[in-house]
Amino acid sequence: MNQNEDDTCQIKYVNHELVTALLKSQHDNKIVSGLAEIFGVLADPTRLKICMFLSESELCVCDLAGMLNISESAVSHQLRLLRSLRIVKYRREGKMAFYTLDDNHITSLIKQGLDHAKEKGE
Amino acid sequence: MNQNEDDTCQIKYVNHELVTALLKSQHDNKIVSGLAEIFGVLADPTRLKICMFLSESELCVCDLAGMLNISESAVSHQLRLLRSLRIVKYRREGKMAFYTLDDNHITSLIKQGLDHAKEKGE
DNA sequence: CAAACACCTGAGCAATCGTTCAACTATAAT
DNA sequence: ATTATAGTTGAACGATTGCTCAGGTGTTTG
Repeated sequence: MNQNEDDTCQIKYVNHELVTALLKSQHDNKIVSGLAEIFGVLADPTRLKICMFLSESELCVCDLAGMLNISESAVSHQLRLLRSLRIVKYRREGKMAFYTLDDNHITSLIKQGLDHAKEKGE
Repeated sequence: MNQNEDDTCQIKYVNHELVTALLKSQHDNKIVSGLAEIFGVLADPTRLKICMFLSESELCVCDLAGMLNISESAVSHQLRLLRSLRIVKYRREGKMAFYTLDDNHITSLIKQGLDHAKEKGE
């Protein structure tokens, strides 16, 4: 017979005390979502490279497009996303827009991630 | 007249020296891809929560499914992915499989990310 | 053995993502 | 004013993602 909603696992929790403790000490869902969003920004190679380049120097859309070998449109789309998340900011100079990182956290996250990526062959 | 392949930006690079220097000091593409992959793992709330829970304690599939309120199948699929990237490992005990983190790097990445996510209202 | 159980897996589907294309804005130069 | 240029934007597309569903392992219990 089935006491639970599912027909898969019969036991409510294998270690009830542990599980409830973990659930209680769990972070707020908004924080977890925000964290996932930050990681999501860095999960795309194009955006990651943009952030890595911008962490080194201020750059215009044109140069980023050339460096990444994709269209300016694609770069602009990604920059808009990064802008909306306050990860980059920009400065207008005539026709051109020069972008920089607006969030130093990103740089340190990338640095820490790099250490791990390097030591893993994968 | 156009010297480049594209018809978008006419100048090859606004700051040629800077750009070539950045391109030269750029990390190997494999490393960047690997890094993006790591961030991608943590970009999904379900996987992120799994990693956060497993960084606290060893847990079986059944409990994870209950804690996350999704099917065991969904958990199993995600665990397979995490297994293939050597982020989690598991221990069989009878019918049950107990999972733990296989990569401490993940824990420190999450910790660092959390500090940033918390201080940002977003 | 057969039934129950914890977990795994492949197929399929809706939703999301990253890019290109074409059209648009805004600034600069002739 | 006309033209060119740097950048932005919306639509559309192909690809990927995360889930459910149904069926399949392998282990344990009766």
